[in-house]
Amino acid sequence: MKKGDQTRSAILGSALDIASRHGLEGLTIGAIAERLEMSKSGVFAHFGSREDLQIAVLREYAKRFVNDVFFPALKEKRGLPRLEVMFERWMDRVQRVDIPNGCVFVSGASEYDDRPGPIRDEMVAVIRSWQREMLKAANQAKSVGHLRSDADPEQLLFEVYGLLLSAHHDARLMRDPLAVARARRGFARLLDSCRKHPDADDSSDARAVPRYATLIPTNQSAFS
Amino acid sequence: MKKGDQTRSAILGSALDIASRHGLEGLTIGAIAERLEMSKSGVFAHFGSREDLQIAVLREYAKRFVNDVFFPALKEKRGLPRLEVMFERWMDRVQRVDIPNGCVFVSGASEYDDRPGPIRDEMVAVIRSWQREMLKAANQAKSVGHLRSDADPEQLLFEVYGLLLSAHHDARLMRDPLAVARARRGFARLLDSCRKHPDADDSSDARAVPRYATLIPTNQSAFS
DNA sequence: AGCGAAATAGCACGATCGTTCAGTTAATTC
DNA sequence: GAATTAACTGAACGATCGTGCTATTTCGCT
Repeated sequence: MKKGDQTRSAILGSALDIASRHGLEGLTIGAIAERLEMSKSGVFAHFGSREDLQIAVLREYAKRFVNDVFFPALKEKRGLPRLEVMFERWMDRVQRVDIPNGCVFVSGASEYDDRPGPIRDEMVAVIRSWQREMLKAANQAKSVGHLRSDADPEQLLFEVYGLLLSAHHDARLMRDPLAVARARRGFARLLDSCRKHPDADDSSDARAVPRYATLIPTNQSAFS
Repeated sequence: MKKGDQTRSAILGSALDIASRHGLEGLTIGAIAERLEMSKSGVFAHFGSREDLQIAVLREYAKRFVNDVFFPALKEKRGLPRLEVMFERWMDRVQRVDIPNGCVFVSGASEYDDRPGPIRDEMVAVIRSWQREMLKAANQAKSVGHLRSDADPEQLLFEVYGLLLSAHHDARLMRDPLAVARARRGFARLLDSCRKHPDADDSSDARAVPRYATLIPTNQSAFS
């Protein structure tokens, strides 16, 4: 590997760190230079502009996110197991509060929701991309027969993402140690509400009887 | 009202507008001055520092939030009706995408989750305050008999907040017009999952049969 | 080893930030 | 209406931002 490439990836590494703490908008060329003990212009030269740097960081973050959350889930068999692993890997990232790294997707959502431009476009595209991935998994769970035929995968993902966001909020801002457990509980309840049970006839009675994880007194994680 | 007081509230008004668009951290004294056509130092003089201004803005935002979301709900009778109105008033705020005003609590959550200091403390305190208010409403819904005796109000609020965050995300960043409808659907399903039904015996069978809003093919709001 | 290219440093620029302070205008009080 | 106080202006400061330009160092290849 050429020298330029390895400093470039070192820059990306530091930039990812900073962006996780202060958001993409809080990412600064000077801060990267200081951390890497090199000049601002030295850092700058590797990307044509700050915006290009931010987009590169966003892409790199997305790449690692997919590698970390989605790829491992592909080893699981199609359907609910895969979906559950995805969620669980995701929660693992939220749980690491000690090393303060907020999710770039979460901070970026409020940084760019009113700020049009290339970064916002890239952010939307990147989020869409792994949302499609999750949607595919949810649809598989349906076609494989793990979920009822009348389940709505998009609605499911909407609510799952809500659990993630709420956990992120409570764990990181409110420092609530129960946040992750609550998200897991909600996830379990959510799945149960659209799971097809072997003893229930799916087609004849759409209002069959599932079990509520909410009602099971859990003081422990659903995936302990 | 003295002259100073009315410019002060004019400053707060502009500041609220800006903070809604660019977050509390994106709030700038120069921007306020420009919008009000007065000098930076003139704006500055009304608050001892930028930080004090930010805190004042946060308090004012919280005040309006409570007036807008919680106070009207107190006219409803205790229990689920009150909780439902709270949620509905809240969703109304999310829905107004045309005038770009993101929620300060949402943007602030990722701005300050890794940034200790007075603003973060105030933000946590303010959020705690209306969370307590909602928790009270949920507890009333339980004691009044609208919710099952084994329902977990804190878990309920955690998931409701998730729906709000997800709606905020999808409506504002992703520009998904279905976002609010999805949140309403999730809310209805959530309530149904812990609602006490008149025909079901609450104590004898914790796994009684509720109805799932998820399964009702809604192309319309649950509170149309 | 030496040469060309790539990588990095150093410096300066205009802008904008929060903040200070002396001076001026405006509002309030008597 | 004059005196007093409150409100506001304007200029300046030091910091930091992204960026452009020109040296200088370092790498990679023959």
